[in-house]
Amino acid sequence: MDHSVQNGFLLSRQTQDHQGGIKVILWVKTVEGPVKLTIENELAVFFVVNEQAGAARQVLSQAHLGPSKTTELALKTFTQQAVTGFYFSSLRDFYAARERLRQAQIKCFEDDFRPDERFLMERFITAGIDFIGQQRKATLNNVAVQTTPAYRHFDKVRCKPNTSDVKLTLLSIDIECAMSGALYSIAAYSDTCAQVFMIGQCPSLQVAEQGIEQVTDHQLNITWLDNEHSLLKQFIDWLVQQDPDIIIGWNVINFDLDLLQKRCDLQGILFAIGRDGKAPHWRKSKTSEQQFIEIAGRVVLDGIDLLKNATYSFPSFSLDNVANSLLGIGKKINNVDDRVAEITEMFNHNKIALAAYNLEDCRLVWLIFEHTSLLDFARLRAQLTGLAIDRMGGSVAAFTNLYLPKLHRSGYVAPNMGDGKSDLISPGGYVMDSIPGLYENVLVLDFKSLYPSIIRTFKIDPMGLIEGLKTQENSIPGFDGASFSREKHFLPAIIESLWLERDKAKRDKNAALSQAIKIIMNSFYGVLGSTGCRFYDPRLAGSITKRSHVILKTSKDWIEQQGYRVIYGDTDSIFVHAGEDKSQQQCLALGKQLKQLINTLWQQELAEKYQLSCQLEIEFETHFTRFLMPTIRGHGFVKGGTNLGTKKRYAGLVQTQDQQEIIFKGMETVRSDWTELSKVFQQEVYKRVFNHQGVADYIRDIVARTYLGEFDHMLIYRKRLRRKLTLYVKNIPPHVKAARFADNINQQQGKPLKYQGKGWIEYLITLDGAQAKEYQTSALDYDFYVDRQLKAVADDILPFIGTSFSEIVDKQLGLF
DNA sequence: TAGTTACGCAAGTAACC
DNA sequence: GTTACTTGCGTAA
Repeated sequence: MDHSVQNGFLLSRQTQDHQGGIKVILWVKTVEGPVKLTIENELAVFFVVNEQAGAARQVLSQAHLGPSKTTELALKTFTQQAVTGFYFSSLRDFYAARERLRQAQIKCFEDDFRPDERFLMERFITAGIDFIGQQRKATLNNVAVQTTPAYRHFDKVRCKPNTSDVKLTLLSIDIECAMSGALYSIAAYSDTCAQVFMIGQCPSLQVAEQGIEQVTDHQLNITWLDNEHSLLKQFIDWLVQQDPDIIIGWNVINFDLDLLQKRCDLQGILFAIGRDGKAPHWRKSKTSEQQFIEIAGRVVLDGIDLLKNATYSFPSFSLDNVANSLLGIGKKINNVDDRVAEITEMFNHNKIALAAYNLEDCRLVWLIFEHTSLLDFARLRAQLTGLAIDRMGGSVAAFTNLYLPKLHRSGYVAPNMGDGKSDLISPGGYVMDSIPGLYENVLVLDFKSLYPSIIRTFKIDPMGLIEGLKTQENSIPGFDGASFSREKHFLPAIIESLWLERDKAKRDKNAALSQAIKIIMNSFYGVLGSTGCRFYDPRLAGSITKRSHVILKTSKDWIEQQGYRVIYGDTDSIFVHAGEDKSQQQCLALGKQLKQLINTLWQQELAEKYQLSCQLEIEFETHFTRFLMPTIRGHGFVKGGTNLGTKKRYAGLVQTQDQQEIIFKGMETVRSDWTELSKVFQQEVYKRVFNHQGVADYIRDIVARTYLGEFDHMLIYRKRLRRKLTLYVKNIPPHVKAARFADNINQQQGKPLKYQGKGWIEYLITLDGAQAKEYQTSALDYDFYVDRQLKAVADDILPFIGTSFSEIVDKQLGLF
């Protein structure tokens, strides 16, 4: 028996039915290597209100699904009904019983937690874990390889939460294959290896060395195999030897691993990459093509999913584009369109080049992970929320993990989905009508994490709402009849601890941690307003957003009472016009002064009105030395008229020492569906206007050169096809026309169809309408581009300096 | 293997002249 | 040819 406490990081969790009962299996990485932990004789449980418990027992006994025990508990529902726990010693019975009771219209509470989830959650175990247990005799993989790395296996395990900074080992993989799916090569890259498995013969030494030279910073090893069968076997053996904790890649689950599994099936090979020597377990999403993979003792992290999860956004998530944006490195292949053809060409004629290309993709993924601290982000997110490290999304699950065990300790079981039903709809953020204009000195003040700060200040909380309505005398008023307990709540404290950790992370310059915390804090409001959450109640979401409306409007009034004009505000921000003839110093001083004023007034207001300690905090964020609030397009600026300003679209100039930067929000420059020409043009025109320079010559020059065809490469539209091509029926927008046109040609030419599923299309506007970039036959419609891409952009700002696009360009035409 | 609402704009479509 | 309304997309927060 080994009774010393060991520490590790949770890689995966699982529940299995077994003869003796339910087993919870945890794979953990420790400093001494991978460990499998088995917890035996767990029970699956749900709850039924006592009034229905007898009926439930009867229904189940008739169906021979008798629970192994039922116990009346000191827990009650949100409707104050006491409940009985129904415990089952097999998952099968648990699910069957749940279904049977559903048919009998007996309501079960918390019947959607697996024992592994409940086991961890109730112990507050998220990712770092301390455990003791009884070690089984040394176990080897079932795979018939002598040197296969061992893992330790513990029974009779007990565990508790702790943090863990044990190192997790990564391996980046990528495959190359023919159109048919037949494999050409598999590459893998890490901090210690650069390996390619290639089907074929090793070319002459000189050629090989030449190729390798340009490949990588570490020693590339190419292993040559005769055929796909030996390629797969070699790769599997090698991977098991490497024994990585985490496999990373680009679309690696739904492409690389999926194809490897299929090729293994085809070749009659067991895809034995698990630490237990077994093949992965695959699950399919009910709603999409998405697949999920479970590999015993290992985790797969996809770079695309993880970046999206960390709120990175790119116009395209192709590896090429992301590597370029983040690292400034492109891929080695030239023609992205004929990727498959070029890969096949390399496979047939230059395998060294293919190996280099294959490995480079692995390396780019590796570098992206490094550059963005993606692994740190994933680890921290797991540690903070209890979500599995490879689980993407899951805001509702994260909230539930944090909230439910606390709720139980206060004597409540959680409501079911749909219980918070109400006809109320809760609004979102408040967006002010803007006052259009070309300004000097606009100050932006914004509330730091407004929604979380409202939750903290006004004690917005699911249980707090129940308790607050029970005894309303001293509770805090919300909206729509909501009332919140002053003492009984969890969410404010959960947010406070995250908030403090975030402040610390910022001080430590730990961007990954700070980002992980911010995402979690901000998701709480969304979760409470989502019908997909068991704690959903529109009074909760509404008490946050409607409070935010009051806060924003009141703050605006206070600023205006100081004699300053508020020209705009959105959700948590206020744009103040400081005045045209102000120095930088005067503006900074005013920003600071207003910030202090607002913060003080809110502290006073909340103390007096509600006896609450104010957690709201406004910050002075930006001083725009020049600022444009445009009018709504088509409602052009008229001097002296009642002009409607836009919302969510503006631009401003920030001057820092001797540098200046123009910030665009919502405008063409930051929209992926506008042409490159319109963006370059917008930025230059705005720069000139903001710097009081002339624009007429520049505009005429650009227009003239557009007609001359100098900018043809900058006239490409890029847009997402958000649905399947056949599902556009109500109207046919240009990008759909271009896609259909292109696929018609593909069909005629016997080429594979490119646009039937969801995806991206690049197209141009020609004299014959929209045409896909690769099948553009007609001449470009320059009139269209000048009118829709240049004129539209210019006329957002030119009226404010007393001119217009037509006025400038028509003069030029007049010359001819 | 379920975070939210608010908003602007281009272009299509239908109904009108 | 014009207008009113809808659809689709991408964005702000």
